[in-house]
Amino acid sequence: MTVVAMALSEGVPIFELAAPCAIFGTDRSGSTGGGWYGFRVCGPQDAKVDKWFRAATEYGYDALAAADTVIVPACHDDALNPPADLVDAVRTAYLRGARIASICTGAFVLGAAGILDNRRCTTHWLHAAELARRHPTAEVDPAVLYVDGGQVLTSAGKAAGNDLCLHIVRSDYGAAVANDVARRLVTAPHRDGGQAQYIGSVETVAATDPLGPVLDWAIAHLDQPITVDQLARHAHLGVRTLNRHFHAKVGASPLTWLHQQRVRRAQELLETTDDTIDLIAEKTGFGTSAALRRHFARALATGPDAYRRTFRILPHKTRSAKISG
DNA sequence: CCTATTCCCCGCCATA
DNA sequence: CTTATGGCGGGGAATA
Repeated sequence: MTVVAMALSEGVPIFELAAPCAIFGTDRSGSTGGGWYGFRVCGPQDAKVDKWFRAATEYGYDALAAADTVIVPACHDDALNPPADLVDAVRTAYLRGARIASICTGAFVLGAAGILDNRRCTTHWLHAAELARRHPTAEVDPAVLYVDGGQVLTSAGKAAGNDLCLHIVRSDYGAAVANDVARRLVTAPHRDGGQAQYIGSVETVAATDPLGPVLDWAIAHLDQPITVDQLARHAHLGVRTLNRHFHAKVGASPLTWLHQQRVRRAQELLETTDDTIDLIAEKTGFGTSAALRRHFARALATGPDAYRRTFRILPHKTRSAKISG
């Protein structure tokens, strides 16, 4: 079992603690067919969390140093100088070969541990300049959600930690499991559009996605019938290889993914227009209302009509009508 | 709901 | 040798 350890420190902001706890700390071995992380919160006894709580941690920084993966959330805001014992523990873990991931200003801990030198990385945009000033050889990119540098991963402010944690799950257990986790958390599996808004390690960048443009193309032509052969041609790949890329990156087969996109668009149209079901079937590329109803019901366990009744966003003029319930 | 036909998918294996 | 590719075929899903 691989151990994921999250660092607490005095005054750590509470927001960033949530994603690692929810993602690594909830057992998903049911989805993976066996394995999951052992999650440990490591820090000083009775550390203050934000301004309102105190944490009784079970593990100290020695456990952090011994972990396979170390998550370092932000340190207390004014003190961009993290505690020395935390820095030491992170450095020890790094030298042992552990994977190190920071959220927000947690990057300053990695910096102090000397592991951002000559490395592409990111942090909260407000503090990017300061990080770059302290570590002149670090290449700080304030414009991305996260940077995957292999052994060392850094993410931007707050919510980007969520993306980073899901990214880690994706690399460890595959896209399907990561999607499943995201779905249970009711977050988007990856941020809008399916294109990667992160910087991968050098090897990853070179080898990554022949797929991105194809996804964009498909979404732009959703209203037309799309075959798997067409997708393959647009990707300059064989059908068999396209299948594999879909499973690796999206976690589903091409047709399944297409259906998901079409259902999603149908939801939008049901919410925001008064189009008939037949028209929506056309606009979403299902072609017939029968096909739309079938896939809609399978995905959402409701029919389009019922969905519209509860989620239609009424234009202002008819807002005064009775509210059904 | 049932049937016929087409399309998709994934393990297997040869190939680069 | 390792890794990515893609053709093939049977069984399953989608569509008409």
